Amino acid sequence: MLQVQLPDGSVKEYPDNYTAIDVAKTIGERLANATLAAEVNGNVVDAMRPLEQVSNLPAGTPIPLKLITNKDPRALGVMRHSAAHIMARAVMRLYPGVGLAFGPTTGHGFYYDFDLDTKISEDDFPRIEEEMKKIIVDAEPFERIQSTRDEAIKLCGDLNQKLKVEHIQTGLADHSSLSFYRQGNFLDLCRGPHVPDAGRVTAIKLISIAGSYWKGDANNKQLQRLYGTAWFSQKDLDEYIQQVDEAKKRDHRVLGKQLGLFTISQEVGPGLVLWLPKGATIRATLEEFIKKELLKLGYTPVYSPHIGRVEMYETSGHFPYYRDAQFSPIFGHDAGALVDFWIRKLREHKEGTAVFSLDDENKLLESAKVMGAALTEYPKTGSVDAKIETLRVWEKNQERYLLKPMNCPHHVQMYASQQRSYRDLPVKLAEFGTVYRHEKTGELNGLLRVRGLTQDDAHMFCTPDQVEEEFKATLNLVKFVLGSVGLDDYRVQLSLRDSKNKSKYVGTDENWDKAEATLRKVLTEMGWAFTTMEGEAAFYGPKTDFMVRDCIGREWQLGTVQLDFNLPERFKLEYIGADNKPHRPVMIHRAPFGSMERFTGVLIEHFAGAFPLWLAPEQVRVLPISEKAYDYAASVERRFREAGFRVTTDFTSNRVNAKVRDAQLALIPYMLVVGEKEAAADTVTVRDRLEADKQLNLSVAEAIAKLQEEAAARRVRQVAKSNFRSFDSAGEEENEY
RNA sequence: GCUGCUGUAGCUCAGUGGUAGAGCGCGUCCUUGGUAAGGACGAGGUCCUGGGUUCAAAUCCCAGCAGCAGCUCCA
Repeated sequence: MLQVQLPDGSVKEYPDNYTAIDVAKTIGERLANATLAAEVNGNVVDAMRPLEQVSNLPAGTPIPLKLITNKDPRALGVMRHSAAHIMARAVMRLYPGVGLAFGPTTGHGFYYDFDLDTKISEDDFPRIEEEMKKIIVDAEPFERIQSTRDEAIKLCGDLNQKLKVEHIQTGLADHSSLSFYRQGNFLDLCRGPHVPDAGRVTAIKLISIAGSYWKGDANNKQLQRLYGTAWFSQKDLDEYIQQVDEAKKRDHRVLGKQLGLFTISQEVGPGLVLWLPKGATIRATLEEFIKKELLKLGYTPVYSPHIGRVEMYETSGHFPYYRDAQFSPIFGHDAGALVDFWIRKLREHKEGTAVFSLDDENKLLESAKVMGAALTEYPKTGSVDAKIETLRVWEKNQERYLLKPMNCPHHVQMYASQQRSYRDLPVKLAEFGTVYRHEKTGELNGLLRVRGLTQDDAHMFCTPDQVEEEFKATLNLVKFVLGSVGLDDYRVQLSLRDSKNKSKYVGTDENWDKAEATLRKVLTEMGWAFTTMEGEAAFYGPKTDFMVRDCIGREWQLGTVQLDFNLPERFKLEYIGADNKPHRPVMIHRAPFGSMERFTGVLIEHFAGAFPLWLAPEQVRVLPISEKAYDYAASVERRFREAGFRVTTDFTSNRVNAKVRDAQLALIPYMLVVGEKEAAADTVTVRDRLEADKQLNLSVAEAIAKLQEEAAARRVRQVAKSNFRSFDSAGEEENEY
């Protein structure tokens, strides 16, 4: 007999081969029908497998069991995973030769990656959905099959599933036993769990098709990823679709256009933001705000140019590490680009990654001559190294500039411009530094991913003793800055080096270990919740990143605080210590907003365009009732402007109803309605955008005082909550198998 | 960069192998009104760019550019 402990604590006995469903049946048929999975000893498992098998407890121990019905959010994940199998089965029925890759669930649904020559398009969705519905109607059970590695490889090989075979041999190399799930004649390598049968999957919809790479590596084969979503009822599904539509309305690109905040012109170039007056006002207000905070914290403002010599970025490492993502260097000599290309070819030739023939070499020599670079020293018969060296010498005598991709090297030069004593440290150099990066076309996204961006950047040069304290103070600054705009749904991430691929980073293991340990210590001491991500560090050091989500749930990095032992080393920075000897400072790179572009973009979505009074580009609009009140309206506008407000007056010939509507839709925090009554008493009727029914008749002076108080306090009275945003990645599965 | 989709008026979008459409916005006039749209008239378009097919292309095909979604990347 089997002993089972139910959630109420009671222990009951059942026959040995009983499943969770069987147990449910003893309680009631309806419960059994609603049971989709089971929680056994804390793990979510199949409800249709014998409890003995799914519990890893010693025989004779009572098995703790909780039935998971469709009321339990975890059931949604299990069901979506089953839906992914059903979709894969449907696709295999419709298309011959489908290779299966991964098919996990996501926070909003599921996807499956297919290796398939025929291109699936959205027009095919109805067919696939039809096929899925047939499978659901047939309601065949999901059945788990356990196998050894060798059996699994043979089974996948027999099914001609090459990717699965490869995955078992590589990614699952340490699994001695593997599980499959069979659903009718469809068999897939899968760790489960699944719902008892296909009929339990109720409301499904295919969402989109897109490319993906096998195992997430762009060098690998490109697959077709089919996204879908599944819910327990058509009503839930409809609600979800509606939420997505709602969420899209607050997209910063949509609102940015609607509210006239910014524009991106093809003529100027993709990813290059044109801040229109209203957007620029928001940005300027944010900049002013943080400038004041920085002064309080002992930062000093600096300015640096938009370009710098390539050699400097070679020293820092930015140029070699990110060349692909940078705008091409600016060469002072016509032959500069040619010699640059030449050196790269020679290097590739040396590494054996490209062929560089004698003929090519002669052509380049000729071309260089035509361009005015004689290169008489070029050792045509010399070694590759000698050739590279000769070209490098020539290159270094020319001017080569880089559009700056980062501010750090400039600030480093400022630090190095004078001798520093330990008494001077920390030195905190702050600048709204505009940098340029040639992001790949597919990555650009409104204000969130651009090619020209302004960081609210600063670099702190500390003694090793100061690092922890300064790091903590900076983290608190970021928290304060985010809090002042009501942003509280962010995630703190400790971004570490990829321990398996250290070639992506500069510096010694010792420095890295020290830096990573410091960050971990600081975060732990502060008592903040944080997640750790390997491989997310900057090439020069680990960092603490503040991650937020956009209107459709994508995560973006905003603020960042980074610890760096390496650039001071590479630039040989020093300060004179109390021992009268030179020491190496430590750098902290930090940007609380991250970039003004991305921060503003996130902020637009955060407020759904309805900015609090202190940030609103148009804070107040005066609405004269009729022409008779025009003169008075003008005087009210003038007095508000003189009091420091961004104010306009609606002099259109519309009726006041229309003026109110326009102002309301323009998301202006306060309207001041003025007519003959107000003019006679020198008052205004204040209409609050958020509380239109609570209107106040105040004297102009009172109204100014009231609004000044609200703006000065930087009060955030409303943050546009999004249902959609509450979805998180908690329901997502790893691509384990 | 890769895969797929999209590109028509200032905006949102309909549309057809045969002379270009709506709503909103904009302009003018009438209306001078008390809290989410007063009325009339009017202007406005290289239908993304370049090729091709065709008697005829904004429509079909190809290439490019740009945007969107996903992947990859992100100092």
